[in-house]
Amino acid sequence: MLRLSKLTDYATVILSFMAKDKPQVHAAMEIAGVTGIALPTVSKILKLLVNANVLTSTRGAKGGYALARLPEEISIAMVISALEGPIALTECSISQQGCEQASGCDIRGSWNLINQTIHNALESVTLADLIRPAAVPEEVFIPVSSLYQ
Amino acid sequence: MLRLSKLTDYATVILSFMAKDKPQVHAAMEIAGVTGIALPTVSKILKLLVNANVLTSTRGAKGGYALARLPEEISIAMVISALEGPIALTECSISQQGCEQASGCDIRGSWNLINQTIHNALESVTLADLIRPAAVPEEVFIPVSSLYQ
DNA sequence: TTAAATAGGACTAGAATAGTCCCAATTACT
DNA sequence: AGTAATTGGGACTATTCTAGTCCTATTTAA
Repeated sequence: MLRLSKLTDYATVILSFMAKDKPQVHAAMEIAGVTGIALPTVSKILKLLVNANVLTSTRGAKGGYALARLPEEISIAMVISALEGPIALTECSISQQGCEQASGCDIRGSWNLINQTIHNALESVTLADLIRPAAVPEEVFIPVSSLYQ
Repeated sequence: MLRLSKLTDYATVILSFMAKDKPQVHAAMEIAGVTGIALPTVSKILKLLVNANVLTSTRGAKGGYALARLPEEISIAMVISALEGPIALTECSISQQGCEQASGCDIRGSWNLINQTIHNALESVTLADLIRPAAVPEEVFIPVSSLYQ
């Protein structure tokens, strides 16, 4: 289904809330209450986002989490890779140690192009875009095929 | 990891072989031999591709599988959805019956945009592109962010 | 009639995901 | 100093998904 994990989905909900809400620091419990996501799950996600430098954390009483940078500077690609590791559609795009398909597999270069395309698409959408009221355009223009000419 | 299933990966290898090779009809066993993928797995994939109208099949002795249309007319998006179902990154993009996130989830519209973007990217790459020797361009231009202005 | 194929589905084993829980470390407040 | 409120890091379990195999029925060429 070419899908993101549920955790990534949650992460966007959490980050959207944090980007929209004024106070800089939010405790995990607060976020759980607002979003309706179970606390242990929220904690897990927040920790992953800290490790990826999307969030900063403060420990101790009155501690919590805050965005590490402006919503405009947090891309969806960053969020996805924080939760799921590198963005790559196929195995062989990650580990370069040749696939077992002895013959016929010189399509790797093409996959790289597709990966690049999708990565760029995800890179170009930021958290700021997500919380903006969605004005869906009539047409989305992706001139990938033209690259082959 | 935002990854495709292994079966989809295999499917592209199989289809690439079929697109490159002259004879119109290939038996599953032949394809298994050439690609190095186990026969039962090849069969499974071929059946799925037939159901998605990417391939046509002929039963009986001397039967086999053939492309249902020209390589230029078979998009990667078709292949992916044949193997994995609809292309949609998030759950709520598929089933429209509102997610449980009571508050704060009006980012669905934005996800739809991202889905659309990626779908278009995958739609624009065809089987013909895959078998073409990959001339990877220096830059891939995706003007998604400009849509928000 | 037989052999070579696909059609369709059931089935199993393994891997990945989602989700929970525990305990250590840190910090604010009294 | 002590306590409560937090995050940090990991272990753990259950469930779901994926990969892969296999069986039987159907179709068709020779």
